[in-house]
Amino acid sequence: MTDTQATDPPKSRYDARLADEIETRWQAWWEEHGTFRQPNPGEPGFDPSRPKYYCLDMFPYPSGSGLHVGHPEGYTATDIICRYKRMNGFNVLRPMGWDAFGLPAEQYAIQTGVHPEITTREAIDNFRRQLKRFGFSYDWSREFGTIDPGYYKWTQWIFLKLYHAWFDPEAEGGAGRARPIEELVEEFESGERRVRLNPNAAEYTGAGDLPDGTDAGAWSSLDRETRLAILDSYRLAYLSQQTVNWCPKLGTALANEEVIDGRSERGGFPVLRKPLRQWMFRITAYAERLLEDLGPLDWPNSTKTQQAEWIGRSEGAEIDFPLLDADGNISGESLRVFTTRPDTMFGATYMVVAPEHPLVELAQDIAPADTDLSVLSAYVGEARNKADVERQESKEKTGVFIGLTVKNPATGEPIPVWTSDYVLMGYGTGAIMAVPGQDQRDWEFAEKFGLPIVRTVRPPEGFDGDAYTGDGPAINSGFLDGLDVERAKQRMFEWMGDQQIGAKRVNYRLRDWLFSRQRYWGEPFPIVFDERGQHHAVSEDALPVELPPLADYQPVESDEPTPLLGKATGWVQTTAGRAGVGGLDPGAPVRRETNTMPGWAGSCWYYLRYCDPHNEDRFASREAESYWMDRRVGIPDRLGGVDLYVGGAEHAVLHLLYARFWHKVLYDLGEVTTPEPFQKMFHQGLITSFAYQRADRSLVPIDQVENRGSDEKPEHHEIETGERVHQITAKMSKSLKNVVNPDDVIAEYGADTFRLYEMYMGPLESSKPWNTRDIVGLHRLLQKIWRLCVNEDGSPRLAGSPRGESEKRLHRLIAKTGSDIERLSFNTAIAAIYEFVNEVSELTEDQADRFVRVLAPFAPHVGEELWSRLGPGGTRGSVSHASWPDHDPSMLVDDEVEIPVQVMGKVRSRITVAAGADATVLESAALADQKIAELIEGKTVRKVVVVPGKMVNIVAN
RNA sequence: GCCGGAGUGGCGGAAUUGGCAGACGCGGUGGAUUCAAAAUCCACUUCUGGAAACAGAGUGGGGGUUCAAGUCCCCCCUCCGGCACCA
Repeated sequence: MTDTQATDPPKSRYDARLADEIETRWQAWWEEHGTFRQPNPGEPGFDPSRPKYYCLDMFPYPSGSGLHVGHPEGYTATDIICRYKRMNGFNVLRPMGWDAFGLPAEQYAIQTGVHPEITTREAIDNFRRQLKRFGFSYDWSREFGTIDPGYYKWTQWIFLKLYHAWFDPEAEGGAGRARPIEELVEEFESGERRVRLNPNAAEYTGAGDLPDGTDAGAWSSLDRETRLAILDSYRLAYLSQQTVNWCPKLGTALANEEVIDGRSERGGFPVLRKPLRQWMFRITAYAERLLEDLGPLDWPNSTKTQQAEWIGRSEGAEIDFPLLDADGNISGESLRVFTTRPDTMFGATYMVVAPEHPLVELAQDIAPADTDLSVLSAYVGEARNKADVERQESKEKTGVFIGLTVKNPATGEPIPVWTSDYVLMGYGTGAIMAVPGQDQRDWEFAEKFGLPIVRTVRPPEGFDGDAYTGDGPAINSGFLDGLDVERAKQRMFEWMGDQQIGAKRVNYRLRDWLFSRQRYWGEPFPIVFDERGQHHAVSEDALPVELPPLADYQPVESDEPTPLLGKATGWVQTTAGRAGVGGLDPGAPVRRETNTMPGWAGSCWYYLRYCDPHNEDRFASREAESYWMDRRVGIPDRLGGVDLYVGGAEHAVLHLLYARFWHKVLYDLGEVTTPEPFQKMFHQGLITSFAYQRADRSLVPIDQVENRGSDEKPEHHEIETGERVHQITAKMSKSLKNVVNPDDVIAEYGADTFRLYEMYMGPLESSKPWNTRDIVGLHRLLQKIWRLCVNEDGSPRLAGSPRGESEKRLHRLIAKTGSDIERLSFNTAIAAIYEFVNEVSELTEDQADRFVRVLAPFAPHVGEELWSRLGPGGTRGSVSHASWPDHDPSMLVDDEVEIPVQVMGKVRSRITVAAGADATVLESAALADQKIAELIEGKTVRKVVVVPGKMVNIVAN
């Protein structure tokens, strides 16, 4: 250190050290003063006169590696909005919590031998520390984790709500609604409802015929087992033996939504299909409503489309094809198919059933004696054991004739029944009528196996493809000939009705949701089994069923599911009394359900718990829930409660669909006040990073690349080989060594700089590359702001009277940032702050006061510090509770404006006119302009287009 | 294959309703300040030609509508995301 530096007083400069000092000091102040604590209705300090704003972040999964730069992107955006809304007089609910059950913690525990509870709690502490260091204005008093027994008690409670409910499709004028299962029992008892298995339940595969009657005594005459079996077919949460996605590597079954291209979403391990007895949710009952209610939601279209496609509604017909016996006579049995093209029935030249279809089993018994069954059983066995990956690998059609024949009701001709894995058991009836003339898949199959092809729609002139799927007149179709596709369908529906062979039917691609996992780190089911294997619900007052500690959670990698909780024998084996199960003798031995709930369970309803997180009597008090989730009756088409939900697009179908489903059930049962959870959804874009690619597209870690060109014309080379590599943007990943740790950035620049940088990178919704070099620009902005408001000796730097245009510029800044925040356009709002700071030399106390209020949502720590330094003597609390400054619209318009004048669409000159100048004034001013006059001299002015306030265009030649 | 979204300077991006393309930032060049450097400040910075004034070109490519197109229409290319034998 030199002498001069030692004697000079320290200059007040905004740098990393000052940033750190300011930030940690204000964070402590906020915590101490409960600045962001938002009271609930009825609590002291609650102001009922203010409107509410519920802004939700997708809560993070607390991983051991800490916060990723992608997390604070969405959180900063919502923080700006929440701070802005508070300043605009809203009661703002801004909570944070932890999505803490799930596979990664358990996998990590297996590797390290440390209990997942310990590692998860540590990860949570680290996440909390990191999030607080960003200065996010969360109401931390509402924090919880999904692993807290006080939370998952209610997750289990909601499960029981679904277990004790059924879906009445006739309710609400046909829209359908969940109702308590006791009401179904009452209707069975009174004879009001026909006693039979749920006709919409596909899962029942039990043996023997169950009753189907309407007699008043039908229900009471049944034995207990039968009654329970019937009820189970109606429950929204039910146990079912069916073919599920089994992932041997993860040691658990997975939901359809968790399987991508035949591999597990997590880990990318192969998934097999396996018949297992699992807990399912009857989400299919809600298919129509889940689809219908997407409409009014303010969600990205891509997300709505993805959900709609996942639900996959299609309209068509179910048709029965009579099965023929060995002599070619109608046997009495029939094969039911689903088709969207009943108009093509005359072209159905064969049938195909899925390998799992019951008819395949039947065929082995009743097929004509000369049928070679060994080929059939070999094919079926192979298809069943194939992993989905293998099934999808080859699109080459395979199949076997199953030895049976049906009658095509349209042509009256016998046609063969085949089985092939291109027909899926899980969709429609698992059987199709094959119309090769109008369906490319059927065409390929027919070609391969030499089956007849009959076109029933005339293809257009010059058509040289295989199957023709477009519109056109019917041919070879008897009474349909000449009709276009739509009319032919209508005519066919009428005919099928007359013949009583089929009817209209809507089908969905959506399947019921497989909800049980064979892992340890999840919520236990509140279910026990008695000695006969019958399941019983744990009563509500015995909740939560706590996850037992386990010393050994090493999974058994096997082809058979072996739930880990099975190892907790002392917990599993209990009595009805100890488990809290009614309806059984308290001493009766029972066995607890050893499956656990999937990671999605906790995130299905966490937004509701935030409304009232410490409530021990209900998942949230009705008052708190209806206040925060209030749909604001009177606003048309508003269905959801959360005003803004921000999170990644990767949850478009999984979490967002599951949460909507639970919410709708709770709504039907009268537990919540809105039919949808999230009114407005927004996906922040992925933050990528630069990465380097060799000519063969392989990637090179970022630290093995050097720039041998200039900064302006960079030339990246791989250090080791000298090979020229190409800069691309890629996901941050450890292997590319291009991961950025937020802690490092905060240490170097401070949290305010970090926040501004991420918001300035580009539009919130776009994916953007992280570029460390750019961060300094935002740090400089804060330095400029500091210098604008603070002298080098640290005293406030204030002008006595407004300088130049500063007042006008301030009004514009207020208007621009306000509207930009409303439309989530933070990059342009920050650009406006830059412009203001670049243009303004000095502010008065009053102007600085308003400017700091505009700055505070973006850079809250600098905001607070300047607010306290520039304000009248003594502390005046937090800028977070100051009001957003007003602006005067008249200050936004200039007295004079510069208007471009074009000749033939090219700007040739500019004229300065009064702001309100009308078309005549503009036209004459433009024509009088010297440059313009020169350019049009000797030409004929054909037309002058004048847009007042914008431009003048002269058409002359 | 089908359904979304995108393509703008060396880089990130702006242009909100068809009306001045490139705001703002990064990087770069030159200058001021300094013993020197950092920091800061000022000027320039789409490309081509030109000392300059200025001229021409220009929003992935091709065509069109219009007085006027990054924006609207048609065709094509590339990239990203989703779905994928769903009858």
